Amino acid sequence: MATGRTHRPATRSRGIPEATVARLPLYLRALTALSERSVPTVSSEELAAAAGVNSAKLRKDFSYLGSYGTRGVGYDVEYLVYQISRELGLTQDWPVVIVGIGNLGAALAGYGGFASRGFRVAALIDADPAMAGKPVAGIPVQHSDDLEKIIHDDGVSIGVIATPAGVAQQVCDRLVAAGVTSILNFAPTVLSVPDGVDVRKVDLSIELQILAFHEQRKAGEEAGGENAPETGAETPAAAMPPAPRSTGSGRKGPDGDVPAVMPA
Amino acid sequence: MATGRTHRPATRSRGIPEATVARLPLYLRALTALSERSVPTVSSEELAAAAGVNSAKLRKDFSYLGSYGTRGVGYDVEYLVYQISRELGLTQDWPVVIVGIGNLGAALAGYGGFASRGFRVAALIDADPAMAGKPVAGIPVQHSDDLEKIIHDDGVSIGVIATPAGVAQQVCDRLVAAGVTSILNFAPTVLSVPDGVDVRKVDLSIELQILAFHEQRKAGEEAGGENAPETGAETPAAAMPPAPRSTGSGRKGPDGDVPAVMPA
DNA sequence: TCATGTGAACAGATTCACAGCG
DNA sequence: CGCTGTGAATCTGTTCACATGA
Repeated sequence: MATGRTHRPATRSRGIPEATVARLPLYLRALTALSERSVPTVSSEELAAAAGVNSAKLRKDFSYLGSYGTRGVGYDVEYLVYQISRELGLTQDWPVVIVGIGNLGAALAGYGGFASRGFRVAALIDADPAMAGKPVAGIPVQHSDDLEKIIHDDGVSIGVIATPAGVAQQVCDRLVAAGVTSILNFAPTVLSVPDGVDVRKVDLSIELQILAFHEQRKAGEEAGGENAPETGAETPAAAMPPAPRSTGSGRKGPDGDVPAVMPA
Repeated sequence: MATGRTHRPATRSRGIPEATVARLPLYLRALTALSERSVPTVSSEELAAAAGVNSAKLRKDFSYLGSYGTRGVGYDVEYLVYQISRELGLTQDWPVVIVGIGNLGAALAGYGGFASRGFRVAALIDADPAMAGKPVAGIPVQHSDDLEKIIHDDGVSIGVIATPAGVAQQVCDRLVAAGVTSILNFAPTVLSVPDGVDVRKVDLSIELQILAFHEQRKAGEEAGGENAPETGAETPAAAMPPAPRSTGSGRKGPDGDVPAVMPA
């Protein structure tokens, strides 16, 4: 944010909505599958089904890229694959470093989807000297002392952080200082970065908690018959902690079962 | 769906916006950290900074939960931790099964964030008989033949799919048939599920592609400013696919096999 | 006085529905 | 005619700014 984003209303301007960008990889995957089966064309309806979205949304998304379809027919699969790939910047090769080669880092290193489209694991980096030289997924791990040199030499602009949360910010700082401008963060921490650096995060724990929320709601609903329970049944839970009432003497602190704390 | 009401009328209904739900785990994490440091209260400003959002958004989010703050003071940390935990359903225990114990599945099994908050790995399941009985992260792997029994016996409602893409849909179908109603999918596939089942996906490849898009845009911007590729003919890189010409031989016939369209 | 809580303005994304073109 | 492409309507989410109440 806060970039010189004043006017950009031109014709086919570069202003593709973020939500659309996030779906392009989905379309690309579906198209690639069709391409492998030598399917020549698809309709928005078919492609949308394969990508798990509705067709109006898909057409709107494509309309931001340009008019790449043929009315009455559909989209040429190969052509669309190319256009989306180009739009996403996948016609070039992106060297990526993975920092933190624990269980997760190792799994990421071996992940097939990495190599598949334009991404190449340029280096695996870990702070543990004992790891240095050990090959993981066929790639030797390098010590983090060499992080800056590696990034510089290979022209790496995308970094993946798979370290413990406690060191993620400093790893991030070093990556950024060395020239990385896009970071994929697997550590359960909020990273702060300067303007111009993009961070995306992947957090298992957050995803599970979101699922739990909906799961809980389902459980609560099944008791009501069918109408939405509106203001109904609240605080079904057990040990109820005190409200922040300061009425009377100080501490309300009934610890009870405060959830476990987070890991490093 | 099925929620007929078009109007969300009165006071404080159970309708917490999805975007808010997705941020609650973030707040909870920040609050937990404060709690560990025995910080008694936080202002929306401070907490927002710790969670990486702006304070207006945070206050609005909290307002959907109720009025848990104290004007002129801020929020009681312990109290908020409890309220958010409860809202997310983390005051109860959620048994989770992980299906597909490859590199990724194993990494997930060992992930600390799992056990920390309300989630318990009830079982690790893999289709490979050679894996059966082998302990991973201290938990013995069970064969997928027993999937239904495990889910039923332990009352599992959340499943994690970490299998190859090719079998993800059938694993999903079995999970759902056995009673799972929330799925976290790490396989790079679109899963189709019946109504009432929630799916969230985590896809490394998609995240990287989104980063690549922005990365490319940065690169294009720093050179010459205006970069309008217009018609495809830009980077001569590699095979340039043909435009959707249907010249001669017309028939791209709608015959043959229908693409991967799956049934609703 | 101070920071929360919230109506109202704004911005962004999705859906509708149909014009337009092959 | 069928399907794309797109304005307009709608819905969802964010930001503003200030009344409210401890």
